[in-house]
Amino acid sequence: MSRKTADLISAKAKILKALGHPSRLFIVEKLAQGEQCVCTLVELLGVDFSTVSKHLSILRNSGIIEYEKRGKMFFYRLKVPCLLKFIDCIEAIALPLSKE
Amino acid sequence: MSRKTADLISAKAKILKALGHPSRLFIVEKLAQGEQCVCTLVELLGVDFSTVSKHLSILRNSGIIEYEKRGKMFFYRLKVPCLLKFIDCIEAIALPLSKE
DNA sequence: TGTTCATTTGGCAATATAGCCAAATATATT
DNA sequence: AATATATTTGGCTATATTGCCAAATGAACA
Repeated sequence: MSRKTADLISAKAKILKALGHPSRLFIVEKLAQGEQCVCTLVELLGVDFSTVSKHLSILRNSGIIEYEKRGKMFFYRLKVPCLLKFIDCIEAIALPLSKE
Repeated sequence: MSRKTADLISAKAKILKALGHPSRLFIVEKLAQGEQCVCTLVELLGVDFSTVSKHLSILRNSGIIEYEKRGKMFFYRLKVPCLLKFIDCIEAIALPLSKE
């Protein structure tokens, strides 16, 4: 495997890893409905502000989301619309498993 | 968030997490080309047999792959064809990032 | 300019993960 | 039945991740 191929695999794995946490996946699905401020996500997830902030930083770092500041608040949004399609595929796999 | 919704999110995250490791993603992409025996994967990855075996167990456990024994060897294959499509999406995100 | 508010960063303890070696398993073949 | 072969499992250490608290940042607004 060439260096280049290995780098690409790692980059892809990094994105999938970023999505592979319940809170982060929840955030991504929420953002799929439209942009959200950090404070809303904190409320929905019921965890500490700092925890959400770190999850957002992991998602940002993997290139999936971006944000914009307006007034005092930070609005996050999905950067990659094709994510939505594939999450349906994952759901088709996960749905039967989650019922066991 | 209802219990049911939370379970589904967790199940999906588990799948994504399983894919979120370079060796496991490599395995999945290799299997997308057709079934492979464990020994081939060991050789391609260049890590210990036991390590590959554990990666396979994680992938099996997340419902993505299955295997069949023929002769002395175990042949693994993808259980979920729709995975392929979405990996292209991930690649579209990852490609520019991996060049930085 | 000083204060306030939304968010991020640093630091910590608990827990999870990765990968190696050695030992166990299971089944094909002799 | 014994042996060989392919794979899995157990156990270990090193490293990474998670989530909280407290402190820092930085911009908006009084």
